[in-house]
Amino acid sequence: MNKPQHRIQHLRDALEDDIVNGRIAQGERLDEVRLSQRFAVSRTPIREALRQLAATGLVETIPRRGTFVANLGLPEIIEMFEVMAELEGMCGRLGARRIAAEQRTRLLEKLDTCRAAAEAGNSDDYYYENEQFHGVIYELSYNRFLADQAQQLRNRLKPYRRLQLRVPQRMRSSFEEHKAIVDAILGGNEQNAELLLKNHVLIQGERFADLVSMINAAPKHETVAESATA
Amino acid sequence: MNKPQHRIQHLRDALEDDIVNGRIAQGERLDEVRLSQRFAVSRTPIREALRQLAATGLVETIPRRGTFVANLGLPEIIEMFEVMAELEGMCGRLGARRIAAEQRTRLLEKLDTCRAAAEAGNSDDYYYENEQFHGVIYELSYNRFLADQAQQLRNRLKPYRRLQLRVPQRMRSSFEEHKAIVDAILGGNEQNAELLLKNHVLIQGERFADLVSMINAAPKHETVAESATA
DNA sequence: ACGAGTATTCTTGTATACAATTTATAATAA
DNA sequence: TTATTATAAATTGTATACAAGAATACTCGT
Repeated sequence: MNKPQHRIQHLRDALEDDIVNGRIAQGERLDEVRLSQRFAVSRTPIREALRQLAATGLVETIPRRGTFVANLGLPEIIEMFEVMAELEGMCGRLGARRIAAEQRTRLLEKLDTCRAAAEAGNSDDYYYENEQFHGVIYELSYNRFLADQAQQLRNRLKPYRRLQLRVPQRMRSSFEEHKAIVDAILGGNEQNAELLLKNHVLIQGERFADLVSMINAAPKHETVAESATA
Repeated sequence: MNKPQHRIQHLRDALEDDIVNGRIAQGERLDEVRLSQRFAVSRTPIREALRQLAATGLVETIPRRGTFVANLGLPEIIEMFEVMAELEGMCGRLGARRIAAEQRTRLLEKLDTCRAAAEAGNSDDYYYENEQFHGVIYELSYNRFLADQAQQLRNRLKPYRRLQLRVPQRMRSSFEEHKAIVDAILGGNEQNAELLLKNHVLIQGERFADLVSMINAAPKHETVAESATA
């Protein structure tokens, strides 16, 4: 019944989902025995999953004390947006140079689905389509390693990006930016594609800073593990 | 006697060192029981260390078959250098803008030690000082996340960078590039700093051919696990 | 009543035992 | 001899047992 060895992957995904969607609060400790009971497995695979999450930075393991959901401060988040902007900009630049014919139509299709979601005004739908759109951008770089890195970081920033689309105007302006980005890429304008994408992401970082108050309002556990990066 | 909990870290470092320095060939399988005997620990901490290495991409774990030293093909290596160049360029750009007074002297000091090693013609020394130099560059970004990412990727590329410096001329030209980079950063010239660093890292021109020949010359194990990125 | 020091409990880290699957080996048939 | 299948060996994944350290509760003293 159980897939060959996807169990750990499954555990990892489940926990990641819990964290990203806020079901497990920031700073909260992930108890190994409780998790092992919840998933009906022993501690061993739980530990493996936790280590994998720690490797991505989503949780933090303190020796002999446990693993905690990463509790990022505003500076760290800004830093990550800064890097995210660079990576996406790079994808756009490479995409503008390298995009192949069949990908052009795909990009336009994705833009259309974004438009539909934006016009419908459904923030959840737009969020999903937005993810897809950016995923396509990553692929356009034709650099799988870059695409993976970008996707990983994007995932890591999910919780903070999600807050933003709740701001009414953001969805509309986000889509407008998408249009300009697609134009630049299809037009082969590397510099514009890079710049537009950078700003597209950086804006999110800046907006996020404005929304810090919401983070403070969001459920926050006792700040046990305060950002201690190696 | 054993440090609090640095054992896994120690294992990780030891294995990483073995891999990076080629004592364990590419594609070779890392046998858990043999390693546990070698380090006189049980399989459990060995497995943890291997998982951590897998997270960095230095090794690859195939379910139910074992973990193998990552066997990167030329395309993957090129891709990674492309990203490395972007990150380093970003560090340089930010550094040129943000560098503080006390860091200026530190940067110059590092440049001097590089000069010494280059003039002595000692490739191993230069390799070490070169690492230090780039580490300082990363710090100049004043973006810890970026610095960490850059360092991690740099580490990942170590084996291939090491090959490059074996090319006699490379050490000399590398140092010349360092000089220009430092000038740009200290002069606050963001664009130059970025561009120079990018080119410094990027594999292009003759260095591409050099890398190819070096890779072909390197010892390579039975190609069991051929680059399968998730 | 409050604090320091100690004992208890709980949790993580490691070792070992077992199960499941893959790889290697051997034997048989074409 | 070679291919195929069955059997055996070896290796990974998981569970459990045990050890060491940390957190908590408790006792005793002031």
